Amino acid sequence: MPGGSSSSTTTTTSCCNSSQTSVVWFRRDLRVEDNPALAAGVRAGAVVTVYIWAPEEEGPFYPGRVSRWWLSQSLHHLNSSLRSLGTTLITKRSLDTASTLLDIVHSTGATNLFFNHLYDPLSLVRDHQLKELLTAQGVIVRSFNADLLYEPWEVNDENGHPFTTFASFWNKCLSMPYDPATPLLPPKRIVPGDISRCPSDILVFEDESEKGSNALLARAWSPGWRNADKSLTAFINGPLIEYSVNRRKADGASTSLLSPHLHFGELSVRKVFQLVRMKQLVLTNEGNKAGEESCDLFLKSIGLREYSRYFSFNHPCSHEKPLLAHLRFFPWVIDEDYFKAWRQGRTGYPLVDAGMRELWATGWLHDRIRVVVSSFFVKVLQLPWRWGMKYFWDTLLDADLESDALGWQYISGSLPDGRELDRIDNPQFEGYKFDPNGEYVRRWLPELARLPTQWIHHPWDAPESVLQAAGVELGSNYPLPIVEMDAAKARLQEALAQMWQLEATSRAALENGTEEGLGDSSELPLIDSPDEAHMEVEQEQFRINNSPASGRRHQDQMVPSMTSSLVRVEEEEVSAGSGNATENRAEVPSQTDYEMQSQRQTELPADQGNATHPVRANATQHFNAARPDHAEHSMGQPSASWRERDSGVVPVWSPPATSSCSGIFVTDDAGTASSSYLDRHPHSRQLMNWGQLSQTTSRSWEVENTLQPNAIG
DNA sequence: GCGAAATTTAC
DNA sequence: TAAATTTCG
Repeated sequence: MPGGSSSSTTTTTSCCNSSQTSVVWFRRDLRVEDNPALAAGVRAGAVVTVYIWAPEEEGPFYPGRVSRWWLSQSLHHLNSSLRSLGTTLITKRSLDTASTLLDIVHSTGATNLFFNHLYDPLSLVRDHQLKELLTAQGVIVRSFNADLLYEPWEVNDENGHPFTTFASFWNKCLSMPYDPATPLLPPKRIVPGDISRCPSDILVFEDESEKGSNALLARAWSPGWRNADKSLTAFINGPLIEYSVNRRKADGASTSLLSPHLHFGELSVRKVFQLVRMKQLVLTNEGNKAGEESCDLFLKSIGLREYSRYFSFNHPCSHEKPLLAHLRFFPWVIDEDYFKAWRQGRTGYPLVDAGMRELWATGWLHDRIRVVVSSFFVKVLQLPWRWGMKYFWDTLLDADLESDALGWQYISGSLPDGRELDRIDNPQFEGYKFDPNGEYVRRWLPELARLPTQWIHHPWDAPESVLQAAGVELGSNYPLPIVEMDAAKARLQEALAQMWQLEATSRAALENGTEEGLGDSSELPLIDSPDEAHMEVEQEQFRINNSPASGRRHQDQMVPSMTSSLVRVEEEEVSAGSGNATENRAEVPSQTDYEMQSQRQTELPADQGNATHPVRANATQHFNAARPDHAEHSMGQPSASWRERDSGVVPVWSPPATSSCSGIFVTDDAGTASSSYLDRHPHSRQLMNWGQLSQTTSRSWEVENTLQPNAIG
């Protein structure tokens, strides 16, 4: 092996002298294969690999039990890989990632910090600030794309604007003029840096009460990048070929089950993409039409993941705010009993209940069933979608902020190409679609196991004799429907009418000039279709953003914020000569530098900034404008989390200091607009006034659900 | 080969 | 739900 390693160092011509030590900071890129940050560290000389556990920085998105279990396993796995390559993963418990990194850099004598990009709202902000800070301290900071086929800023329409619908986005990805970067091989050997003065902390990811449940997870899942790789190969050689036929079945057998691996970056999407494409070529040559189509469909689901990052990057508050402005006026039903019934799988709709019980028992749900249960949550129960999103976050093994935000916005009618707001799905019909023989329901709802298929998805219609024979006593051992579908439809219509009315009132208030310096609102297009409504969001924010100098509006919009990270990239490109394509791609988005932005806008010529910087003005604009403007934000809960009141558990969304949308955005305009609106419509406070609800940790799910039959194994 | 009916599928 | 596509007579 020494021969191999020396050749790998000599073939890689490097700008950097080989005595340098680099800190490689692992996050959600827990693999040694196709890991550009690690590769850069190896190329530069000695490497210190580090993982920092700072969950407090995640604000309300402290990882749930199953997620933490996966993480701990995956880190263990990564560490053994790194050990076999010659180094050890340093683990640190931290309350402040930036200062911990700085400590590590100092105690190891490192000169470089390398890491891979993340695109969730919290990381965008944190990484940017951290980069500024460490750079100011003289550390050379570089970051890379390890998570996506293309960086969000690479994919634009013919006018250079980001896409706002998935199909157009994905078509563009598939027809880019250049291919995604070729996956990098794992390093053959890692020269360890000096870590003698940089001890690891022991990271604790589970407490005693969680150990039992976690032990069950290990029976079904094998975290870690090598296992991920095996799963990928197994999938490509097996279920992938039948994917187009089987993907609609409610049980997971036909899906790839790769999402947790992908979430933690154990698997490179670029490798997935490459291998699937190669398989597709083979299938095409064999004339296997269905197999070829299967590959397209599977890649499309990879595309959705890709799109979720794109969406998060361009709309960084998507985890907190509906993209379409009118959704803010939807009168959500604040009902903790509904919420509890949904969580426990006791809604009286078998498909929904089966899904919720599977989710609880295994941390897993088929994509279709996720749509069913979340659609039921939003349209039938009319609970606030962010409650559901938070519950998914706490319970899904592959909980992923970007994907979940996209999914819930899609379900709640918040996307231009999402489901229509007024469309209500009937779980009974969907049951026969996704689980035609009722096997899925019977597996997760043993109390209905003996019910004939004819009635399995609508037991309330079954004759008494049938129910008796099946041992089902509705309202006793299985609930009656929590809401009748007809009632749900009627209530949804009412709610929508109310929403549009409130929206119109609010608009009128805005147009009456209660806001100073908002410019001419007559320029705004009216909201009719979702598409136009979507445009309205952007227009309005744009308008608010640039209100002080409306004459320079267009120019401002096109000017990105200039940051030192950009300057560094350019310098490096010059000094590095012809580096590889991956490295020369744009750096982490720097539009997160909100406070400085207005100053910088005035300092920087528009065309220059636009030409050199990947960040789209659109993103900047959303970062700036999508600031808190609701009652929930003014309720002043210092840290958003879960609160407990009486027996119910309900999420609270007043953002904590670390929240991307509260700490960073300058407060003015938008907030005033809606508080004045709320003054005039006090009853509408109930829309989002979740500050009244009480708080607890997500562990309360564990308590409440211990009563359920545990169906795993 | 044509129009009607059935089926599919949304991110 | 509704548009698009496929199947059927």
